[in-house]
Amino acid sequence: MAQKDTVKSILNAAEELFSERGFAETSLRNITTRAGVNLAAVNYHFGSKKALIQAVFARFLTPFSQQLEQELMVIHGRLPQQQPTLRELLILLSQTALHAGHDSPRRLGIFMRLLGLAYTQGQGHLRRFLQKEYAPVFTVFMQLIKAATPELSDEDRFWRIHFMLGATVFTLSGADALTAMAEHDLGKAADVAQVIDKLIPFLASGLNAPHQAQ
Amino acid sequence: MAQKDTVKSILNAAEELFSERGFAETSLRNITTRAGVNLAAVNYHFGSKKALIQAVFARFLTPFSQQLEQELMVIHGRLPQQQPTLRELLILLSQTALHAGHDSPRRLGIFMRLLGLAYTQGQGHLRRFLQKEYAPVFTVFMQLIKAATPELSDEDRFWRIHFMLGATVFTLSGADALTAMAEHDLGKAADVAQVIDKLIPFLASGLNAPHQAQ
DNA sequence: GTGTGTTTTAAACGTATGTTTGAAACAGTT
DNA sequence: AACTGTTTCAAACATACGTTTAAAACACAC
Repeated sequence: MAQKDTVKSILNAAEELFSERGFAETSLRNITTRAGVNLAAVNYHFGSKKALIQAVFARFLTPFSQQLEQELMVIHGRLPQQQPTLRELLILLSQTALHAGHDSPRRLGIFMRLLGLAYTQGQGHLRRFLQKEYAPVFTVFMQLIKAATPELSDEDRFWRIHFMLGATVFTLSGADALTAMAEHDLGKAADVAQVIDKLIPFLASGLNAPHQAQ
Repeated sequence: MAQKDTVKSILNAAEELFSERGFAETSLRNITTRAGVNLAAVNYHFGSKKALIQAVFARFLTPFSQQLEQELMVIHGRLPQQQPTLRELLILLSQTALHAGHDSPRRLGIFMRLLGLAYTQGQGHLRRFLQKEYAPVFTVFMQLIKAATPELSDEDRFWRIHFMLGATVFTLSGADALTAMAEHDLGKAADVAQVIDKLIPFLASGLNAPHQAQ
């Protein structure tokens, strides 16, 4: 029960509780109780609740963005004829998100929920933190997307990328509830990986839609 | 400054503040201050903060769902050969949402933001309220969607409908921030109606995507 | 204008929150 | 064994919240 354990327990408890209830609705007392540590431990180890929120994001995003950056480097070195298709890019992104440094696939759902909260709930400090920390990798990925969809206008591409982002964040963040509904409505359950498999054709087809679609 | 004005001021202030900060982050003191009424007015007129949240949703959703129900009735009476296409259904839904009983198109963005919050933020009471109140119209609309996409498996349709919902809620709820980004990145602004015009081809194409997409 | 039901007001209540504190417990070094 | 820096702990602090209260202000009938 060294320092590491306390910090880790807090991060685990905070990640779960934030994703279940949101940031404001989760008190430090909730977190420290579930983590089995003293109330003061959060302020001692992280400084404040805001800093804890950022630490939860960093623990997931830093390994993810590092691995993604590495994979994008490889692609960047390829011949122009071997640049990835849109579909390959989406698969690369989702596979990295699914397997980057964290054990269970369920954590991707949890994290997507947090990402959705970061957008919707105020938390200006969080947006600023994410922007400063992870913008570069994001930019490189966007350039590859642009190269893979040369026939799209910048305007259409801009909007459709956000449509894709919305479908992804919304669906994966609600994955638990949605898979429960899916099981109830259709008698078929599905895990996060399978939802992603269903998502990619939808996204690819949407992004490449004709201007006046059928 | 009769009773009506107080109630209306509270609803207006609450709608704006909730959409800006979320439910938990907006205090009754924030709301009553912006509304220019006494703190106790919320509990007097609505009973509780939860009831106020539901009232904000009801003020938007009730006229919307009534008008949609009416339009769906007309369609239901048509000949089988004249049933609407997917694209027509999406346009019907968005036009109704844009023009049902409320003045400015900006309010649709605000309301979508609230809808996103209702999903992400806890607020179990809200989900129950929306379910009880507006499920019937929703079900009828879903049946028409099903009739318009007979080639889809129930499973694919289920998931893709939620992908569509995600893209829509996410994009329209962040419409303000996104149009600002669009203006900065591409030099082209866009209002909610134009975003919807861009959204519909994306959604229609995504929903009709082949199983193993291009 | 008196009386009655409704609405507004200022103040207080009880509770929960994030943070701080100072002492105690601990770990590692000499 | 004594010292030192780190971590834990129970308790308290100040603040903010949703809600309640009782009196005042108001509107409108008769």
